[in-house]
Amino acid sequence: MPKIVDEQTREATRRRIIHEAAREFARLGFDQASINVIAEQAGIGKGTIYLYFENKRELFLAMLRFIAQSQLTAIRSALAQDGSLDTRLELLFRAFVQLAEEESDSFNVYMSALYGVNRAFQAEATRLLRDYSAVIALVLEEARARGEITFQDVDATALMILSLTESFILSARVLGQSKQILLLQAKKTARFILQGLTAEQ
Amino acid sequence: MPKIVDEQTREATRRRIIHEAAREFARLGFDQASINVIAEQAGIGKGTIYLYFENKRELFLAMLRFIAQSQLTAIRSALAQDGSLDTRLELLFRAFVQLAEEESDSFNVYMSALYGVNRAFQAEATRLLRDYSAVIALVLEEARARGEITFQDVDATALMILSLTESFILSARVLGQSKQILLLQAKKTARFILQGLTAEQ
Amino acid sequence: MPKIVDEQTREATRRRIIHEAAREFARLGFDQASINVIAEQAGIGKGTIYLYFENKRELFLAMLRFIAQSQLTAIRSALAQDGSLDTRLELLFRAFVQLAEEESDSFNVYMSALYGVNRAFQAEATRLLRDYSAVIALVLEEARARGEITFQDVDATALMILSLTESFILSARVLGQSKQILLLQAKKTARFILQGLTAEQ
Amino acid sequence: MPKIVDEQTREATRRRIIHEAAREFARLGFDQASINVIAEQAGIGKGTIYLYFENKRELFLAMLRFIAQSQLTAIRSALAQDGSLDTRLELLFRAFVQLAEEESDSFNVYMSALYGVNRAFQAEATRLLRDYSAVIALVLEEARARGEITFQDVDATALMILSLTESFILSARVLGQSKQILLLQAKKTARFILQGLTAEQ
DNA sequence: GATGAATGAGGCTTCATTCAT
DNA sequence: GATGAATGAAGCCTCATTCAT
Repeated sequence: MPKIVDEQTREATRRRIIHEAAREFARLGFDQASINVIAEQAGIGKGTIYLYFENKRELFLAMLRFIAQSQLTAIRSALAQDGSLDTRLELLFRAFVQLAEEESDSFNVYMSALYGVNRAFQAEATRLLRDYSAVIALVLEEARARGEITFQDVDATALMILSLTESFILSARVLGQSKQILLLQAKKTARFILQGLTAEQ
Repeated sequence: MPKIVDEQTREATRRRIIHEAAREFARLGFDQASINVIAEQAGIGKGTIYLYFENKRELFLAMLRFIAQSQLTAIRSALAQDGSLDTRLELLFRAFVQLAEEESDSFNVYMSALYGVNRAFQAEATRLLRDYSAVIALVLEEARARGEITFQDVDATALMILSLTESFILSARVLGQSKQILLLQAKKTARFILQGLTAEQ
Repeated sequence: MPKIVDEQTREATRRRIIHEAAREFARLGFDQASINVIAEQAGIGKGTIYLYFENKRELFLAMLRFIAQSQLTAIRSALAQDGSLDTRLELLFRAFVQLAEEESDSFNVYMSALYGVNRAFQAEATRLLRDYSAVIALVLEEARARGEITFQDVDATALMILSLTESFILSARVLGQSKQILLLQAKKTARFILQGLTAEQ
Repeated sequence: MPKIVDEQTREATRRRIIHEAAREFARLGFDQASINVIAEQAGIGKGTIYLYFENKRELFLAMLRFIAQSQLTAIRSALAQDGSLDTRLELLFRAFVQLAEEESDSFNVYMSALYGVNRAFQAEATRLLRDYSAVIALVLEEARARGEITFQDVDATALMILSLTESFILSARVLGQSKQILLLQAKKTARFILQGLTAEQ
């Protein structure tokens, strides 16, 4: 029964492919990225990729989902501890800065799928975006329950916070700001958002 | 003066190519877009494009610059009239909503170049982003001169405002909100930003 | 208007491709034959073939139809002159021997499409087979009108004659008989068929 | 005697592979047929096939030989009993109709190898064809010994009879005739061939 | 200047075959 | 012996680019 041999090995290879795929897709985009190169980087044969993923598109989507899961986990754990909305928004911001820095490939490729023109992946990216948004919505609901804040549409507000947070980081990148500088702005940013939300009422 | 007539014809053809390129690139992205289709839509021969642009990449960049110029013009004219910073931020927001709606192809393709993964285009898009940012910086400087507001880094602040404005529109799209709904939020958004800025100090 | 330039050149190229395709398909069969090699043999670029034929399959079918037309023409002209059924069957046989010899690639590939297992082409080959059969049916009808022969189902009889004629030639090939020997058997074969038909009544 | 048991098991597996190979090759032809599918259908691992056959080509040839043996056996037993040449030709025809119906996979794949385009298999198929032919030659010799018929080249005549018989069946297939209809024509066909042979003298 | 037929590099994908377990 | 995961050669096809007309 050689099949059962390596459930772990299989999963490890899958991870390695996804990891290299993220690098390559982040570097070149979906179309320019080469399955061949991904295989080489992952240290496996060209054909082996097709034992793990149906085709290039499915590999990309699997990678996208993997990225989203891993980022979601990071975000959830950042928001796990209790605290005021202000504090938690700051933690959220820090978590994103961390992701953008440490998993910059993943961050890039995800942003690209979301804001890029390739409609094929926008649908999936949007679906994942809502997962992110849901985590923030939860935090908002708790803050509302505690009377910290009021708002009309929790989903819309959550999405806006997410969008703003990403927006901060993206523009910081354009400015060439380092992670350190960005982290220093965490508190200010949280307050910015909070103030903004209050102003909306 | 047949030279001028030819010059005009040439410029007209150039515009037509760029216009169709924007449509095609917005629809399919850089790689999936086809030179062939662009030529057909522009009503010219495939080879003719290469009399106007060195290659696909240069066509894309030329298109990007054209879009940026045209959007800049729209933004400048929106901010032309005097007024409080609050009012002008509202106008800025309205101008972007307008662009995103009426020139959605251009807006898409520009966002994609900016947040997309293709570094080659990111560099150029970033350069253009700074042009946008400069317009906003000017407005900010005027407001500071009038004592309406204070801030440390005018460029960073301008970039942030730009980034936030785009961010609002992008997230509205994800939510599927119409232009009408977005325009209704113009005033609130302006106040959001202004409050946020104040909080930052 | 460079498009109109060469309607003839285009047709010539098309012919050359089909000719080389027949050689290659006859040599290796549909799957083993390489578009690349066909292009090389035809002295054109790999991609050029796709300007003339949608894909490999369509090239094969076009070739099949071309072969059928050309063979049909040969057969029709062989049966053009009047004469007794006996004479005309002999002429038919000679025409097939000629085809099998001079256009052996075409003959091979057609037989292969007809009797091979590749269902994809059997349908088309069968359709063409009926065209052949129709020519023979015409000859039979004329013979019947002249009272030379009687039979029940003209189509079935025609098909049988065709099938037998091909069968003779195929088995002669297996025996390694030359064209000369085969031609010597023309008269005997015609009589064989005629006797056989009579026996059927 | 565990050796014999193993030998039997081995032979049984070999048979099963050949059987499924025939199904698959008959369905899709040599190139389109998949070793993978054959292994699955045979209920063994993909690699196991290579313990029984050197490669795909050898499997095909082995299958061809197996089919030929099994068809030869059927034909021999059909011609086993004494009788007039007329009767025996009828029996031969019936045997072939039976084979074409009951072992249509085998029949198809054999015809395809014989008339198909792949020279590699044609050589082997021709060799087998001569085995068939030899059985018929034996019948002819007996008939000649009894003074029923005369002919010059017994091998050529035998091959022709075989070829014609197959030809009848193949054209009946094209016409879409059922086995029943074909069997009804057995007597007529035998007479057709006999008459034809007589005419040849 | 304009054209589009021709080109061929490049890429995804398949699948017979190998070999470590 | 049996297995099937891994391999990589091979092939179809696309499409940006060239260039003769």
